[in-house]
Amino acid sequence: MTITIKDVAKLANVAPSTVSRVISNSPRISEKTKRKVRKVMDELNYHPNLNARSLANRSTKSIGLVLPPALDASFQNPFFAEVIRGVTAYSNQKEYSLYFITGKNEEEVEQTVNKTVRGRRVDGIILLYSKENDNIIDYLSEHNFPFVLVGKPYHYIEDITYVDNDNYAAAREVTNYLIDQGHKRIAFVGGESSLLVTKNRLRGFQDTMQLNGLSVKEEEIIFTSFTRDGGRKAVNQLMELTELPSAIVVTDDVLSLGIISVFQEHGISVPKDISIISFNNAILAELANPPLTSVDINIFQLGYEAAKNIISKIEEPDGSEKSILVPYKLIVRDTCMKKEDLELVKS
Amino acid sequence: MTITIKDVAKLANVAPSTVSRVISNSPRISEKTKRKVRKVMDELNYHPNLNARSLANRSTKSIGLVLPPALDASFQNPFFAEVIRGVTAYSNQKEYSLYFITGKNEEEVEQTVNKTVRGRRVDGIILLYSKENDNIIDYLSEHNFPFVLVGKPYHYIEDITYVDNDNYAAAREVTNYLIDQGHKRIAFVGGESSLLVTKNRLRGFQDTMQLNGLSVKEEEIIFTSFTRDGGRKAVNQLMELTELPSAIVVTDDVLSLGIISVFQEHGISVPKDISIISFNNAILAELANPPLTSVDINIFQLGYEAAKNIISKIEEPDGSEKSILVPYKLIVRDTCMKKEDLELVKS
DNA sequence: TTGTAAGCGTTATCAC
DNA sequence: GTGATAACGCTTACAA
Repeated sequence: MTITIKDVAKLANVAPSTVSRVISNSPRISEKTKRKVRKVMDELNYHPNLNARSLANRSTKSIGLVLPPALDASFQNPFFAEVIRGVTAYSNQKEYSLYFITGKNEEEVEQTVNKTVRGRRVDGIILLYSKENDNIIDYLSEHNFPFVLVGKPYHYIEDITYVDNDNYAAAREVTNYLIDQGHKRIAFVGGESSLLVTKNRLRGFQDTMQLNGLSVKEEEIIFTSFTRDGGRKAVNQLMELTELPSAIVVTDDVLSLGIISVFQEHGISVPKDISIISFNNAILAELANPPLTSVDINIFQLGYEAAKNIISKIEEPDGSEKSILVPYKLIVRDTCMKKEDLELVKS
Repeated sequence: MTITIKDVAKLANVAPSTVSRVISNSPRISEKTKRKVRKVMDELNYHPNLNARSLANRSTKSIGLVLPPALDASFQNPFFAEVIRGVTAYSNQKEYSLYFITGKNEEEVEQTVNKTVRGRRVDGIILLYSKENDNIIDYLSEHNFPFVLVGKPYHYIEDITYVDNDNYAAAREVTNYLIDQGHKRIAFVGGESSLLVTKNRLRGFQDTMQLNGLSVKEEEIIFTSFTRDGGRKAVNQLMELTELPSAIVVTDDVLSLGIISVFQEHGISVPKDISIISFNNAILAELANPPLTSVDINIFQLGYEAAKNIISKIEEPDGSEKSILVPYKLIVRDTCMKKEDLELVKS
């Protein structure tokens, strides 16, 4: 009993094709018939069947959002909620829908991408994370399927459109900031080492330390997961050092939360005993105790630009879209102290 | 140059309909031809067009996930990531895809739901939040479109399938716990008062207080938002009281984070100066400083059951699905103290 | 400016 | 068991 374009056509005394043209607001239809047809559409409470449309059209007006495997702790990172906010802001405006693609592990994510792409459920894909040797990227590239990456690509950086921050520069800035505050022994804690963000921020950190003649021991660089256990692992490793560093660069707010909490458990307080500088400035950063000094990477804009990019890629397949670097900004809150003040408190 | 069922049919020397039957693994096809056809499908690297399928089939094998308006601070609540994990766990297994439905404000969400439902993009809907006077619920009910609600419905509780915790009981348990610890002046901080969770947990709190002959002033019941400003508003209101309560029931971990952090800003420390008992036990609870005593409401299972429910509703429209209450459990961590110990610390 | 008719890639119905 | 063939609901040449 679904009402179709034919019903509308009949009642409006026009051909189905005319109705179709009214739907897509074709300029070749007179205002008069447009009005007439629209009136009937309203009367009949007609709404186009999007599947039929997609089939005839070869366009779905939807885009696939690929998230990390749901079993990863990172899945719950508020980062994703915020990128998605950015994506929807633009895609809703452009009347694109979003398909949610994930799986419990990497393999399942790959399969779901595969099914979605080959089933022609979406016109393009936004990859919400970037890691090394990602089969999905290879797959999409090979099939020449439009996609954009949030984060920097591992390979083929010239051929892949991405939206990212200049994480290398951000890490340099942050490290310099700590050095300016008098810190000399600085540790680094990042998420999985296969993630491109981790890699890039680490490089920025290392280079800056070296440029300033400061050494970093291997044990002072730690990769861990976004859980309390992850925080504990990092803290334990740091406490095994003969002396605690005076500051840490942490690549993610969630990680920072865990570290601060576990430190507290050991009676080590941030920033009195050790300073932390964090990244992302997700909503957590300002809710934390103490509030985090963190690099605001404009997560929302990252998502917004990604959507913009993929949609224009879809709509003008030839207009070569270029990658985008979204600006960042250090937000100083309460987790960093000058080295000298830090000493004072202790004595 | 897409390869279709016809190409497969030709190469396998069978009719298109046979190929179709092989795809859906019809028992009426002999194993022999199945093998033959499958081999050709592999050779040609064939994959069915899901839109065509949906059209012919009148079934999309996808379900819509309705999130709160993206402009709400609640959008970033890790609660949603975790429910979604639960939903995908089941839906992937059943080979259902997920459509992501939201908008910047309520109106846009409604429109998006409308478009998705009438466009037949999904077979059913999961509403991820429950608030009073929700137009979406009315819309879906009127159109007899399959949906399930995560949370308790405001109206028509008999007619709507929902998946929820017994929030009333949980709030009672939690309040009793505080009373057992010797607390007499207990405040309540919740999210928006239009949310059903807030309402139910508040009732449990109030009833328990009353049953124990404890009074609650109007100013000790606060509704606020999931931001630092929200936390600040709550803390300010509490600090205006002639005396600070000795404990607070807070309906959400994110809210608790903010409150603890703002308290700290005023030199008031949790749990030394005031106890907090929280809800949801999202990943944040264990990462917080200090880690939150919180009611684990099994968010994952909430999502899993919702998916199970909607899918069986879709597949057997007559088998009346019943609502489900997911168990909860108080997880004691570090934000609560006995009233007497609390006094000791102070003196 | 509008109508006719042939797709879009499947599935479903009815034969055999 | 398998094959023709008509839907499914829309778009788009091509005609008029």
